[in-house]
Amino acid sequence: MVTTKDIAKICNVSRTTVSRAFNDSGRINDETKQLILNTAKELGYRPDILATSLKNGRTRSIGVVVFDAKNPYFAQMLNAIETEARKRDYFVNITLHQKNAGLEHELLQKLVDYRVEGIILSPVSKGKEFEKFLSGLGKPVVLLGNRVSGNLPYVGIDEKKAAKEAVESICARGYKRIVFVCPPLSENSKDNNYTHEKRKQGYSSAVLENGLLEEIISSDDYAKEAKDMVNNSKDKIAFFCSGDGYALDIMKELRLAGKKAEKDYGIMGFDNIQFLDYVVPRLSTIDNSVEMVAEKAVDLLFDLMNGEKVPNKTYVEYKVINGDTI
Amino acid sequence: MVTTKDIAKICNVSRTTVSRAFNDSGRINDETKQLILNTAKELGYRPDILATSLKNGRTRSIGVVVFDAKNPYFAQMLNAIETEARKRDYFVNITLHQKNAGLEHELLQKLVDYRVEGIILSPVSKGKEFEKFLSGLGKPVVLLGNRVSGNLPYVGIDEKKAAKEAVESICARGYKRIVFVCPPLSENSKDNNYTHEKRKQGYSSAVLENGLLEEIISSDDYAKEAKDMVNNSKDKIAFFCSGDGYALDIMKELRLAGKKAEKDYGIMGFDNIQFLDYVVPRLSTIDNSVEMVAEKAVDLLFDLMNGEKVPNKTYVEYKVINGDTI
DNA sequence: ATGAAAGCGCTAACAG
DNA sequence: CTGTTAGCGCTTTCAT
Repeated sequence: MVTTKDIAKICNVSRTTVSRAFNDSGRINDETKQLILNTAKELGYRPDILATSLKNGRTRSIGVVVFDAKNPYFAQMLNAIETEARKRDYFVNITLHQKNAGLEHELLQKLVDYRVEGIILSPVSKGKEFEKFLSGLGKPVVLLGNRVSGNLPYVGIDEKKAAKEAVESICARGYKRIVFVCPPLSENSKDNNYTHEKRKQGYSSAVLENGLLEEIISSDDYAKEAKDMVNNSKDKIAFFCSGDGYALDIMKELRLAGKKAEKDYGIMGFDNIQFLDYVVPRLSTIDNSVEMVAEKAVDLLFDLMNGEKVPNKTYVEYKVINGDTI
Repeated sequence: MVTTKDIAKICNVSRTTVSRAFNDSGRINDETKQLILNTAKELGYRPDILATSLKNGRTRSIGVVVFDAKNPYFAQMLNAIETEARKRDYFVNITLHQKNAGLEHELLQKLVDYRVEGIILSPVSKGKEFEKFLSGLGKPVVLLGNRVSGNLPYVGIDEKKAAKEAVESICARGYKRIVFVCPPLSENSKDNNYTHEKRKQGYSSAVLENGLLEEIISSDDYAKEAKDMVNNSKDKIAFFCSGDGYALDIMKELRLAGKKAEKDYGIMGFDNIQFLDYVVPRLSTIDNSVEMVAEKAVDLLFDLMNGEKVPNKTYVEYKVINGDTI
């Protein structure tokens, strides 16, 4: 391995001077600088990042903790985060907590051990204690998806407003029964379900204002339940799903039962995952532009890393997409 | 930050002894060890990974370089790799080369700079020179998807055999025209298309043996081309696609044109991405179990990192999946 | 069983 | 403009 020492010897200078040639700090003769740079290149010198980091505390890497990468929503997110970080010449340490609070805790701790300079987190935990833990990490943290508290910067869309708007657009089509599908809300756990709760609030607010009944499916067997509902209802039902995946599952179940979206029932998703491009009929949904969220999150994280203040809540735009299923 | 120095002072021992308490090396009095461990815990001591790594060269991290994470195939792969690495208490540095050979080169170099202990790579480059570059990195490397040369360990399925088997199963259904759809092969670039070339070989071999004509669509406008073919053919056509995404695109186009899979044309994909679970009708495809590939790749990488020999080529099982589209 | 000293590769303070 | 010295936090001989 080529070190500054080798270069120093060859160029007949001290290691300090070599160091100076690479960092712009300190005045240095242009000729010696060129000499050093050239010989470094010849020798194929690569600075030792570990040593540098140990010295100055900067690793040029950020950490990411999300649910999992199979979920297309998070896959897109990881893609965008990596791309953005790359632009800044930063590396990304990606870890997956698999919805496991203990693992989440451990991973965050580990990322700090690895001296990432900042963390992007889509949390599964919540509450005061977790907030304290996050603050205690001593690293900039930006939250995605679920909020933890009003104090920690969060990037997302205005879930409640979006949901409300979506449900209103369903009402406008004359549906008399609008069912909210949201399995995560069934789990009697301590998970952080901020996102889904907000969506539910938006849904509730809209149905109530329109004089409709609140109907919620939160069972894991939502597809079958939805089918039964359709089969037993006189009125045409619209399903408003707290995620495109749920909508796709229901559509599949109902298609197999000979029911056609839009004709026999209405359905709307949430998130607008890329896969929808492949699906016919076009699923109505809400574009929760994950790329924009990720970009913004990286932006904010770097602002924080640079010691700047950022707002606690940053909303990016969403868009109700009128497909062919409502 | 709590260091060994602090603990040493409190326990009235030297830093060496503290070090010994954590590593099993060296004999140490059990009482002092317990004392040290306890005070360390109390103080919330966390070893400095950077310093440790600088000293002993091990970072407990591996690097991954793949095309992108939006592609569900790679997303699943990343998920599996992270999960496997986690089991071994290793971190994963994920980077995306976006099919850009220059970026691929740079990323590999960078990962080495970061002292990852091994690399999993789905290459876009190929050829002797690239092989030399990879060997020159001085790190264990395991290749996924595309091979680079016979010398570097590779994990995948027997693409050619799988493709041949699939095409034969299509023949068995009586199709007289079987069209291979493979846009990557059109690109007149220097990309590494090992996978797709192997699939084509399998296809060619099967159609020739069955006395059929070789027909290949490699245009980027494959969906439209496929539609035109169906509209103008007397015989029922089967499309054998070198990737599920292509198949889904074609199915969408044809559905919009009022054509039904299996009734008006046959179609088969490749890879069996998770998303297919949502799609009706069930797409026939080949299960290229990405989880198994990823698991095996991590296995082999760790073997290499432990100085063991591994085979240059490791095939995992695949399975032709008979859906409802052939 | 424990400690002193050296060093991983780099940079920053202080001199000159 | 350049060199000397010291130190980041840890481990590893080599003594004792």
